[in-house]
Amino acid sequence: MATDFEQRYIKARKSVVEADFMHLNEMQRKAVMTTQGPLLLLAGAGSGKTTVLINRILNILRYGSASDTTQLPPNASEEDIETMCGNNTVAARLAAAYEPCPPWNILAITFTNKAAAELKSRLEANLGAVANDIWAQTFHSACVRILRRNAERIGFSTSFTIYDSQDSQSVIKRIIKALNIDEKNYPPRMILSVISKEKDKLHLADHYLEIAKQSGDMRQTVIANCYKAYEKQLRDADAMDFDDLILNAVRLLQENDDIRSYYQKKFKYVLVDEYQDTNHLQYLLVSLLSGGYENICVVGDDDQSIYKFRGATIENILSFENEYKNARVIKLEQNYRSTAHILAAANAVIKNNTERKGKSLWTEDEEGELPHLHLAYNQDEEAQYVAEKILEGYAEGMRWDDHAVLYRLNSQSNAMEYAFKRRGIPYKVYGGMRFFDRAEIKDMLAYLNVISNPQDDLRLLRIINTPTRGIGNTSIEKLAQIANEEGTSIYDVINRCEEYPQLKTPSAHLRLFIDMINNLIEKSGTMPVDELYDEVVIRTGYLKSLEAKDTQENVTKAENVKELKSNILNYISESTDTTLFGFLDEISLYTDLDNLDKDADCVSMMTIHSSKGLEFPVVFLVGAEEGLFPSARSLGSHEDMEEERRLCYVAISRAKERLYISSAMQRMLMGKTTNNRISRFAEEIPDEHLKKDYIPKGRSFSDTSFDAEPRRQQPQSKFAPVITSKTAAATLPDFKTGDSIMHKSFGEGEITKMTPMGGDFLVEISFNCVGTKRLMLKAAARLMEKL
DNA sequence: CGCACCACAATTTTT
DNA sequence: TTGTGGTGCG
Repeated sequence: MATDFEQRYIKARKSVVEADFMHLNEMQRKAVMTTQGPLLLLAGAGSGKTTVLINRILNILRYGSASDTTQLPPNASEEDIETMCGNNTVAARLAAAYEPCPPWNILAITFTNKAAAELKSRLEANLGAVANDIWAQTFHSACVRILRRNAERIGFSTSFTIYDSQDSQSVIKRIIKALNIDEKNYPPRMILSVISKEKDKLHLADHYLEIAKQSGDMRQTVIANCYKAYEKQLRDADAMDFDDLILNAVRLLQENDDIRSYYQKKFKYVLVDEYQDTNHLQYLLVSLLSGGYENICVVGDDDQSIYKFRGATIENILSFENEYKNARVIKLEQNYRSTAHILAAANAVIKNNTERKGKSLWTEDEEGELPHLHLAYNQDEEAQYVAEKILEGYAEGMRWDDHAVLYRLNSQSNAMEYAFKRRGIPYKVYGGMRFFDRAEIKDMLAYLNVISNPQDDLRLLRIINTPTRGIGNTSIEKLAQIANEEGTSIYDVINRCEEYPQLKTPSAHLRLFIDMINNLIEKSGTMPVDELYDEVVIRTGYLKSLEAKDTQENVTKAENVKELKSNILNYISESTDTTLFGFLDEISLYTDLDNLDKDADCVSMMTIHSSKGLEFPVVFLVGAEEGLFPSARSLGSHEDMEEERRLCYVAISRAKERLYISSAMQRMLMGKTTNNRISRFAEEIPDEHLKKDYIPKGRSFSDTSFDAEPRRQQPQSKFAPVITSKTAAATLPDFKTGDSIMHKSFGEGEITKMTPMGGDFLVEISFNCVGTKRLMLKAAARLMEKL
């Protein structure tokens, strides 16, 4: 039973902390001040989740457990209470702090580099250099950091190599060939996915092989043998794939009491972002790392769990309260992103799911515009509709990058791109080939990897004959065979190639190659990474071979090779660890999704999946059709359907001001034309929150099955017909450079420049009041007249 | 060894 | 419809 003094002390202390977080709403503040023990934070879309995470960390750093404990300092006095209630805020804060936490005892885990970088930079903005001591990292980079110290305990060197998914795939393909397995029945992708699932269950290859044998299932046994070979090859190469990073970190912690207790003592506070995306292994990792103090805060939104297919289990979030009996739960439901109508639409859709914690977003924001539903005849008309709306928005003064087009399948971008190109709308498609996936970049990184770890057969094989240096397939097969028989690496065999009579023919070429590699290895000991890279580019003859043929493709490749240099320089300037190891670590966990945002003013096009976490003033959700979204594969399964619905919820909740949903009655997919009904998700939005934009004559929304019409017959649309280059020229409004004009929104101005662009003109108008604006002529003309 | 041609498959994706 | 990967020829 707390004494009166204790109660007053605790209350006074709490209000000191509280005063620091008055800029937050009540629930956010509650989350920030709940620092002790397990906490499940259900944070809806746009509810200020990252802000809460940051402020929670600030609270922990400044005040320790002050806002959430009944413990008093041993020397607590009446004077302290006076100080805390007094006007001297500095003194009050000092008195309130109770075991403030050093930054290096805090671990904040995210999924993506981007999220980690955002966390870091916002913490740095608040704290300065101190922020660098907080472990704000991705799951994978945190594991690498732990493994780099301790990998020897589980049979790897501390300088192990990291394989990306492409590397894993190459390894599996080689194994399929070596084991003489039929690739048709056992696609590499499938095998890798089984291996990944087994790793998620903490099953190593031997364990799985046993399970497979006992089940008597031939297929499983075949896959298990692949797993076994895969595991061996990676171990021989001193390599870990992405799953291994987590798996091995978990095993390391489970099997070594000293290491586990070191980290459990170290991490007094653990925070996990996007908890709904975690898999079983990640759950284990988090519970191991936080196992000391159990001050674990997980943040997530069960309604935004959309990665089941890659192992995420919503179970982690749903059963958090069972795992931690004393867990507290706080919901953040106030939304600061979208207008009321858009939120209502999102809520209306998601409430049809049964497997959820139950949350309902609300806003103090105004109603805003009604979301629109447009029914198009086919994907081209749909694209045209989207383009029109974007041009309207642009003419109103919005930027291109205020707009985003979201779709279920990457292949849907084609029709959009075509329409955008034709109208000169600048756009960027996300999710295509990435910089670090390009062959030339992979080649250069393979060289660096071999220099850093010559035992890495996979990377060595990648570059042994790239550029061609007279080491053909036959020689490579022989090398691999010898290495396999002797249980050594290919690098070792080449080093002693003169000893083998069967390598007599290529031995001169092999010697030249291995001397070059050895020379580079030697240099890597003393040379800074950037200079070493220059050496690699020259000495390997890679750049020379690109310059030998003057094609556009090769010019681009050469540019990319040079671009990688600027990445290295950038790394050196930002990092303390400027060794080759350090750089390779960073790069192997890096995707260039991170620098998307700072790109030029462009409309964004991406899948709904990749839009998670982003927001745009105007969102187009295209392809809202049964069979496409929800996808045909989800139709049979309740569980999958709910995941699709969550996906829809994610899409809708990206929109801040305007939401356009569209549906094509006829769509070409994979070369076949299909007729689809409007997506059930669109139907789930009640009429008071959805403006049905366009209903073709004689057809209702509920009956959209209709006889396919030839697409040349244009529907009686209120929108412009498909614009071919000819009609475009004919219908161009009559404006020219030098014209004085009056614009509805921007007032008077003069046209200073006109640039033809995809059947339209980009006009530059110098307005008297609002400065110079660049508009697309056709869209702007409606709001303009000549003076 | 490099290129051309044909067969074939084809959610969603971070690290 | 599109992209990729494997095969066969010059």
